[in-house]
Amino acid sequence: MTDISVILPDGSKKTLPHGATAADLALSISAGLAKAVVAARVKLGAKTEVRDLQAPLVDGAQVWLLKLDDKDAQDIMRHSAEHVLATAVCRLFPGAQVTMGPRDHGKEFYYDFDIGRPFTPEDLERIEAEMQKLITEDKPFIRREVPKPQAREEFKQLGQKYKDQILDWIPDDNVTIYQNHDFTDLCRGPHLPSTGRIKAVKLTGVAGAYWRGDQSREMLQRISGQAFTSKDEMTKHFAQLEEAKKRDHRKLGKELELFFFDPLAPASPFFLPRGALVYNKLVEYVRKLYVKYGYDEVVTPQIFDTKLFKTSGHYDNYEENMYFGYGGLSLRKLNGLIRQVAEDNKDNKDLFAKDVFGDSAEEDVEWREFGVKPMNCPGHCILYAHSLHSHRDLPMRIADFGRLHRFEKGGVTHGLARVRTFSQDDAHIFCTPDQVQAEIVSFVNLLDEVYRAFEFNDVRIRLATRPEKRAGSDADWDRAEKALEEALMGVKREFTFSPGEGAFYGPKLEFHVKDALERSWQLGTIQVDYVLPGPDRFALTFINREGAKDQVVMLHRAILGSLERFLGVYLEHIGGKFPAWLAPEQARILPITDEAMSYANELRARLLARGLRVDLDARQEKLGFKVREAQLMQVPFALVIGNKEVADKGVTVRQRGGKDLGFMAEDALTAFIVKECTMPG
RNA sequence: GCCGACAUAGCUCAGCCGGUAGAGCAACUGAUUCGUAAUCAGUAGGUCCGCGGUUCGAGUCCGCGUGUCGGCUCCA
Repeated sequence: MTDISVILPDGSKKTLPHGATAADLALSISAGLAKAVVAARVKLGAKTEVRDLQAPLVDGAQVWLLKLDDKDAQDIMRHSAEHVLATAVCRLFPGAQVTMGPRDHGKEFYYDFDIGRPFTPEDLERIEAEMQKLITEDKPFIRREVPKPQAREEFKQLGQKYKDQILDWIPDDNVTIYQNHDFTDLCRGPHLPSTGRIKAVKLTGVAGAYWRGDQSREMLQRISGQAFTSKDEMTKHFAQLEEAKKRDHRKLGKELELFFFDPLAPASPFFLPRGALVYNKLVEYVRKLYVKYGYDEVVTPQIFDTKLFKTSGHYDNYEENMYFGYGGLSLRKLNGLIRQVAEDNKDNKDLFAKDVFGDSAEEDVEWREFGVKPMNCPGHCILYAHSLHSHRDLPMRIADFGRLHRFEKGGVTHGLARVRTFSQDDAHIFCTPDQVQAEIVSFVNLLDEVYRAFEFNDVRIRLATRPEKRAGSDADWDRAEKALEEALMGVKREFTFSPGEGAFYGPKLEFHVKDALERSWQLGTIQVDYVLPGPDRFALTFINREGAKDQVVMLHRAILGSLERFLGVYLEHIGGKFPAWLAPEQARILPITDEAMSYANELRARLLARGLRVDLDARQEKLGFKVREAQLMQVPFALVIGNKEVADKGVTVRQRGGKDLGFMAEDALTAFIVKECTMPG
């Protein structure tokens, strides 16, 4: 047998006996390294992959030995933790069916099981304790490569029925199997050398999850958890999580008296005066942009004859998410009518062979069915069709803060982020096909400006392309997708593709931002639509240069998206500390004694006259108490007035967070605060 | 919509094996005139989410409903 030689990261070569593994390599360098290394990244030719330490090395390969500080190594650790989890579950629940964990690991690992019943929190504790035991036992992960039929037979012997299905999707003739303790699993690997390399694990939750993510299949039980390279890291992580929970917008909304929910209007926020103030300031900000970017605002109806939604396609495609009603017809009355019909027709056996209220009902004014709008677009199509449009008038950009209602299914709502009633900074741009590109570029610039103003630095852009089920010609789609892509390239923004995730009428750009708990939410969007204005829907046209009618193109777009969702995500982003221009209360005057009260009142009146939102804390409390409350409400400026300030006609300014800005005479103060509270843009 | 958990004073939460409900903060009243994150004392406050069941007796156990939370699915 000839020796092999591998290249180390520093470029040096190392010669090893044939068949040597990465573990051998590590050992040949130092015993300490061998102890710390958990996996190897191997590059051979153009191909780089992460492998087990026990995998034999190949001559000429470049090798990096990975310790747990490496991101790939941590991924492997999480993956191994999944196997330990499954081992524990199989031990504690004989007969448990194991399925699989995630394809790509985030910070968490999870594994889906079927034990014929849900796991209880007590089960979870027992499983975690068992995992701890398995880790302490420090047993190796052993890799085997076997032909597929043999693997099938093995899992059959083990009574694992899901593995059979998983084997069906694997195209290769050979598959790999990993074993640790008495647990065997089909797995592509790689794994840590042994279970003891996992330094700390914590199970974080149990929840239902569908087999293969398909609602029509079995409901499995998903156990999720996290693995750490040290106990310290784990402690730190959960401390951070606690911090993040403090920034939960639902909690902040309550504490800062911004909004609340009531069971009589499920998932529909009530905005209190402070919340409404912020909400309206956001609208005001967007309105200012509309002037700059050439939008006209319109106000359109809330409720439409459902004929509109039949034309737009919502009646067929969005019915489940809509609210419907009839003028003056309550459920109580309807029940009475049904009883009446049944009474009148008690001898008519064929009654229910047709609709109870007959075909004519739909045409009868008394029976007109209405739908509450879930989107503004159908209404805007009516508005566009209301008058004739010349190519000279395009693009026509119409904005609408109309309130939308969507009947979201129970279990999907989430604070302000997913509600049943909301309004968007929504607009539709009607333009000629030639104008699409420029409109998209302009919009992306607009978004850039806005997200920068709100200091969202981590906005992820996704380009959702044509879905399988779609309307419109391929040529239209080519053009629309290209327009979106080129616009992004033009403004040099990074983005990822979401293949097949576009709307049925057109591709879209989605702008996503993460909340405090790392959940991603879509805010802005722009969509290119050739369908709604098309001949089968609203047939919207403009008069071209030749005097003939051409079909117009419709762009759907929103900047902040739903104002409710934006406010929720933004609240978490800033931890409740609104910039002064948005703060519901910009300054609070804190008189120390009653003697300071009359000057405090005068000052407040003068600041209010300058359009500032200033309150006066006239309660008979100590200064420390008032400062504390102003701070808890995140008021940007506390203006302290004692006898000294009364005499000198000014205030001592305390900035939110505790910074002392010292004494300011009234004129200087007014100039300072007015400047601090100026809306951007 | 699916799986699980939870629902007690305005808020945050305790309430054991089923025996007639409690704290802190807030509110109210009074005293205190105070210099940068909580002054003191007193008073009042409850459909224990709703409906039904088991029981001599239910905040507590069971069923159904509603809402919320964590996931899944969905999100034109």
